[in-house]
Amino acid sequence: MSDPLAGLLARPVLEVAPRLLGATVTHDGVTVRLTEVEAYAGADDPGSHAHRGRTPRNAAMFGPAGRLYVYFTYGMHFCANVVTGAEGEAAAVLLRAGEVVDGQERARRGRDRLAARDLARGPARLTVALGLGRGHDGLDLLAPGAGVTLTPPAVPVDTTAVRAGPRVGVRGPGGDGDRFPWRFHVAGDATVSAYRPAAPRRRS
DNA sequence: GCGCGGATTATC
DNA sequence: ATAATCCGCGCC
Repeated sequence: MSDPLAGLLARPVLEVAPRLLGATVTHDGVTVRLTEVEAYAGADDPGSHAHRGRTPRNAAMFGPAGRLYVYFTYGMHFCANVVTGAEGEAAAVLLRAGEVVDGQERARRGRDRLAARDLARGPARLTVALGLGRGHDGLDLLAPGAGVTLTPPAVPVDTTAVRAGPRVGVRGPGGDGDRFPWRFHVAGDATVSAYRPAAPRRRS
């Protein structure tokens, strides 16, 4: 693999995720610099969509590194991941937040009430800002002309500025930050999403 | 088929 | 704190 991006994405997800901080993603005239990501491993990770095996929805996770896994949730939101590791492993990095560094007008997409720093602050907002959706699920980022470009940082984010903690919105054991401190973000960056612990299930 | 609940967000 | 709003997936 002469492609350095392919080489990076083929590494274990816990190595790839923090190294995507500071990377840029470009699509549809918008560029976002990633400030927050989460690692999801395969079948052994109780917080992962792949935990219960392959289904039509999560099929992209089981593909080779460099594919996009875009899923629909809560009846109204899309979130985007980059698949990592070996084919069949089903590991991926959720793109949770970033700073819009180019195409800010475009990234707004009619969301008049959002501050500029909030346009890609949160996984569903980030996906909207970039103009990604259902049709991008399974897209191969490594293919020429993919239309979505992922560029690792020229200079990695200083390791002393990287924070790790529990994954947001994950219930049950997968949300245990002691076992799975797999959310990575750039300390002090205003575009990192507000941390919200997974809400306890409402009783009826 | 039925029913649950979700890797979220905007708003009360 | 909670509604919004589809639909995937497990189970009958």
